[in-house]
Amino acid sequence: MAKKDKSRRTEILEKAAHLFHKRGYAATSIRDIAREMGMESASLYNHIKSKQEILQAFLIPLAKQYTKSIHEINTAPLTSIQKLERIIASQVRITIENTDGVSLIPNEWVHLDGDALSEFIEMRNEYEQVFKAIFKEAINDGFIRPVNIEIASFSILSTLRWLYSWYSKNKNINTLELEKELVTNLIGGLKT
Amino acid sequence: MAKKDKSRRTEILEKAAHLFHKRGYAATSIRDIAREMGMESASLYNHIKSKQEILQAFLIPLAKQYTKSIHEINTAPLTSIQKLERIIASQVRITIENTDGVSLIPNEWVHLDGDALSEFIEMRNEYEQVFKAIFKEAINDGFIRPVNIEIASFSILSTLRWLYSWYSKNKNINTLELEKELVTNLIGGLKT
DNA sequence: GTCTATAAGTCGATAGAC
DNA sequence: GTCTATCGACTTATAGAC
Repeated sequence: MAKKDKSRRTEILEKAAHLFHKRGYAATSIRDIAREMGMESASLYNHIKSKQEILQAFLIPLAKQYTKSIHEINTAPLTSIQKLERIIASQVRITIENTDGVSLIPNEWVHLDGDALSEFIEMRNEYEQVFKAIFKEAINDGFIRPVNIEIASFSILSTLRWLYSWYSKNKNINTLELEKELVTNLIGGLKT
Repeated sequence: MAKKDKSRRTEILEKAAHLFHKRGYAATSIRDIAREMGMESASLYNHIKSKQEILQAFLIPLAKQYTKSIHEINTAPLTSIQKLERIIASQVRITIENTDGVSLIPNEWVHLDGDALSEFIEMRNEYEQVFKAIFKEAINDGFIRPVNIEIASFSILSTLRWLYSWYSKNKNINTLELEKELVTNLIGGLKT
């Protein structure tokens, strides 16, 4: 019973994320999600609390996953340049595993309400701060040329942020090749 | 009279684009735009035809500007690598000149109606096609290493697509430095 | 757990007074 | 060119029958 409802809920969440991905959170109605499920909108509320809850169900766990991942990599016994490579690989994997969910990160977070909004922003800022710190370390260690840290970080994170969009249209690529190619393109050119 | 109305209309368009940038087209109401103008929503319709018209007033001219720019660069007497550098510089300039307008390109185009939607998609596809062709040329000419064209193009265009977001928070940067730094980061590492 | 019905509010856009 | 008033459609969410 609980098991069956859980998978039904998951089905709703997945269909909702897909619609949010295609048209955005604000332009997707509860009725749109219900139609996709083949039920009336009122029936959805037996599985979810609100439309807002769906958005939070994706963005908060994902933000935690990114934060946890970058901290694990940062505290591992790796060189700074190895850390950067691992971070890129990690982001590629999270994007491939949950493309629709990740698609909500760049823009739809603005529609989070209350505590979820501030929680998300805090985790996002922390992630970028750690990333930039590692990047700075890689410059100090002599792995990377002394480029503008703000611009270079933004540039790398932009590609990773947009990966969901590219991957949606190129799903048949080999994950390892994609990881390798991105590491080379994003970091290779910055090496000393 | 026509002159005064034109500047009033421009003011509305600019405020609308700014709101669309912050919250998205769907989540921004005509009443929100009116409030920003200090007038009632009904009064807006003396200056604009519809909410949709505002979106089109930004996206269609911008798409034309990008398309025109890449064609001018492509037909100029330049090497393929010089063309890529010029394209990056051109995108930086368009983004800085019209940050709110450019912010609508990555996601809000999905809310275009009818002919404007197909027009936009066609121009966008054309732009990417020309970009990739120049990129391929640069590989064939021996300027750039034989990387995966799809991934490398996507990576460069992602950074340029997200520039509006970064620039919104870092407006005090020197334009020329930004252009130079991005050319180095995005292309420097791909050179043979 | 799904349905019908509906509450209560917001949406884009128009009519018509001034 | 701005206002008040309003239309009709749509929004999220709930109540209660089955």
